[in-house]
Amino acid sequence: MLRDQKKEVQALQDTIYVLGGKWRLPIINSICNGNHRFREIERSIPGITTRMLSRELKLMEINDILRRTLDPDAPGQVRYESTEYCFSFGPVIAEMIRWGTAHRKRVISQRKKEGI
Amino acid sequence: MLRDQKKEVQALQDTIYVLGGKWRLPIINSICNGNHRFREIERSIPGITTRMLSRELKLMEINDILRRTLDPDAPGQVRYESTEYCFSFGPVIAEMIRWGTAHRKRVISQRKKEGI
DNA sequence: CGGTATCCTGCTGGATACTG
DNA sequence: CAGTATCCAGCAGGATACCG
Repeated sequence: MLRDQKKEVQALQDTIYVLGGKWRLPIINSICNGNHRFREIERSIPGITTRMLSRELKLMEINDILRRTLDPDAPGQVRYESTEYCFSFGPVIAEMIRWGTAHRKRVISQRKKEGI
Repeated sequence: MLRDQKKEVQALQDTIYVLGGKWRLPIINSICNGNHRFREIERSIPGITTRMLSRELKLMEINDILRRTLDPDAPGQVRYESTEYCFSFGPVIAEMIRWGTAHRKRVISQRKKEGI
């Protein structure tokens, strides 16, 4: 029993480590939602800078979470694509979106109660 | 469609914000797993310091994620308990544990392939 | 379009010691 | 047991400018 708990904590920490930071998950989500060009991804994520996007994309490419290719149809154009591995985050992301959505509703209705 | 995407990104970022940092999720997980005393929680999370635990507990209490009470059965003893709200993280945590576990297996089997 | 290069700030979190 | 207090480093991440 205690063994399992330690493993759970470690698994959690592993996930936090890999998905760590403000931008990783939003980037994955953006690409999985059909954004493939650099500027396109950038525009889809409010607040991100080119610097952070560039950096994170590079790291995630190294970690086999996504793939950078040159678009054969458009000369000199770059495409970012999710790998199969990337899709394994699907359920995690889905649950986080669900939670965030519910949370926002809760906060808003709380403000109403307090008359703000 | 594009509207939904923005909302998704925002929901994701909200969740990341609330669960942010290295320790929040492991702490929630620990308490939900039956640890209620300060030292108990501390021991269950490898690497955490008293300082970080203390700080995070305080913040999470403010945010209604957990509750601090004095144990009526044991004088001067403190109990940390999860609130109902805290349980809403359940699915998120479960998915993250699942992912982390699978990831670790993957990394290990990859190392074997590479003969490391 | 698809990025780099610099420069800089602040916060996260580690180490350690101490308290009632 | 249940924390506080201090001090400090590193790096995540912001702002801005520039490049082929």
